[in-house]
Amino acid sequence: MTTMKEVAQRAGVSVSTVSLVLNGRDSGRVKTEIAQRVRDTARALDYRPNPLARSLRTSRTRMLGFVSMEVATTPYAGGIILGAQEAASEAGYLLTTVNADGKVNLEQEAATLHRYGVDGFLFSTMSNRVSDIPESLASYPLVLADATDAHNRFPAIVPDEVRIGRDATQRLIDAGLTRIAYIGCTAPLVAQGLRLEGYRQALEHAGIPYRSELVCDVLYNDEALRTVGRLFDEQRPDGVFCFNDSRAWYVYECAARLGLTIGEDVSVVGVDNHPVVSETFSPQLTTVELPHYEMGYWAATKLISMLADSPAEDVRWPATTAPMPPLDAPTPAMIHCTLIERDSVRDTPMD
Amino acid sequence: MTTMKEVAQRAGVSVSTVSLVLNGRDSGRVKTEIAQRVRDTARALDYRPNPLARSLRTSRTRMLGFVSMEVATTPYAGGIILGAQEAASEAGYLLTTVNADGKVNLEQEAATLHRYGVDGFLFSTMSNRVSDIPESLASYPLVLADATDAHNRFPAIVPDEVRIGRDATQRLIDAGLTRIAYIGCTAPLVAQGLRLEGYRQALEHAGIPYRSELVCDVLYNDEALRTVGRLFDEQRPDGVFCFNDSRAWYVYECAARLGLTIGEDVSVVGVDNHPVVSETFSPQLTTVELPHYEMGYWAATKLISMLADSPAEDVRWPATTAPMPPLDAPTPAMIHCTLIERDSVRDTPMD
DNA sequence: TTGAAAGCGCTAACAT
DNA sequence: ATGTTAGCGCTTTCAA
Repeated sequence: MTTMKEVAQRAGVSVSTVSLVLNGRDSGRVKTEIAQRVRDTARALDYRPNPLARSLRTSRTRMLGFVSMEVATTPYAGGIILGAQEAASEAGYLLTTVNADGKVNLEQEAATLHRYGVDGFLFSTMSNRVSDIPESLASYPLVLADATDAHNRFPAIVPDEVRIGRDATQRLIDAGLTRIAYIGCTAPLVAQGLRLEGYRQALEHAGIPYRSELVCDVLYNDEALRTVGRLFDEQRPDGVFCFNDSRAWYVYECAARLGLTIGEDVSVVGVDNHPVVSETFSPQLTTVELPHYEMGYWAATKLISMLADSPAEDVRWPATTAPMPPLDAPTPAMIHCTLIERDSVRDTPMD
Repeated sequence: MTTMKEVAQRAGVSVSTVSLVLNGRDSGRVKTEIAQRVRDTARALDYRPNPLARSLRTSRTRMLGFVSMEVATTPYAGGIILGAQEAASEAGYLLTTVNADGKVNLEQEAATLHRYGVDGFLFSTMSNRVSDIPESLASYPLVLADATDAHNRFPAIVPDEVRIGRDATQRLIDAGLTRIAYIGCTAPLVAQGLRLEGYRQALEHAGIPYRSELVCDVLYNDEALRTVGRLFDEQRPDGVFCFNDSRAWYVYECAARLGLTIGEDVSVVGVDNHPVVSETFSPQLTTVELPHYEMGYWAATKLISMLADSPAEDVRWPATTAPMPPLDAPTPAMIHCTLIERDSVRDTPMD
């Protein structure tokens, strides 16, 4: 590991000059020629600053803490972490992830990260739950990823659920189907109501009347299977939009029992909440993926911009500037998430 | 943030004394009375050492790097990370995870962690693949989690696949079934052959002849479905051990088509490779979980013990000391993994 | 325009 | 048994 001192010696200048140059603070303070020589020798020696030493001095670590509540256990977490990871990496930040499986634990982990001097925190629940943000994080720069603050005190990146519901339904409409069912979820999730709203919007736009008989909310097990079975027997839908692929499975089971072929007799679109591997369902099930990666990416990007001395003004945060596109626009990639700024709270009540 | 200096002043001693005491190097060097006073004031002031400053001096950071190849995208990763996280946390280490989606990227990320001064690395692939360990990691203390080194140069924690296969099959045998099928995987995974071996062992022990007609390996999609369907039609198994729950799904589909009820007409045990949420399958499918958490936990524990000045000798590494239990022993929790030491290579050829 | 020097919080060799 | 001191590698006044 080459140090600054070595670079200085080799370049025949003092360490302070090297520091100045290598941090880009040399304009009008160091002769251009010398500055160049410093840069050259630094490159020649493959000099890399020691982040620890720098942090000790500046008390800024370029480390980010990713705190998740039980989220690491769940399949979804990976994508969020990965996205955050990538954004951090691009900006020269290091992401350290900790999982908290309880309030006490969270305080501890946060304290540890605090001692290591992280510059800010990302916080993530599972499936965008509304939750009280732990006090131990509240005093830091903080951005939520796939989580909603009950008091809306922090910026958050969440899936654009209405649009997800709209686009999923639109796919079935585009396939020429008319008896489109919605299998929702009885659990109190932010997504449930919003996806249903998207479903209604898409139907309305297509001139298909909304019929409550085609909609049901289920939880799991036999009861879920029976409910879906009844809907199938009575309504014979030709398309189904499922809250997630867990629900999609009940549809599969019912279809198999009735001798219906998925993709021919009935088409299914599910939101990829619990990633059943594509190798299993692949050709039959159309999946709308939740933008986990993107949420992580944008959340980290937002956090980093907050930490910067000069906040980036030219960033086009997802969906804050772009108006919702018209319903008949093509919906190819299906990756939507939204930045919720703290001040916008009154405009967007959440479920 | 209280510093050592403040503690020293308040206790009326010098910083070196404080350092000595607080690092437990005071036996026979500092008067017991003074040592106690130091400890008291430290507690009173809620003093926490600054890890950065310490690291700058000692060049040991108590940070671990968790490097995974594309693993963060996959559902399995979470558990491994979580386990590693917890072990690290318990030992006062910080885990920083990076995902590498390519060789170049890996070099970069490793270099970053290197500059931050991590003490060692954990490396994880997905589904215990045999792979060449990147050179950029090879020069560090390194432990593999759910990964196998082609040249067996590093300690690794991997699932005990034979036992997993044995136990899964045993469950079906215990349920009184005799026509037990194995739905394997054609992909070249370490697990495939070993789980099949476990299946054979369990059958043999129960006095049930192994019949190749009851065994098939499938990949995915229609062909997989057809193959499993044929096996069902021709053999009418009363129990099925599935390589993973992805394969289990084909069994479900076939059973539904034949009007068979899972759990009554045919029992299924699947290995939980791709965690389909339990809320979907819960009562019908018996799942053998892969010990992701445990692998992470033990891998980190192993790494930390390697880093310690005095390696822990009293640790009972999973399965290295314990002999494989007899086949008729109860198999409750089904959590098996193994530590492979570098030297044991010749004893345990893989695949 | 450059360099010397102080100091971030800690550890450890050396004095006392 | 305790204190003094010299750094770890870097940033940042302040002098020159």
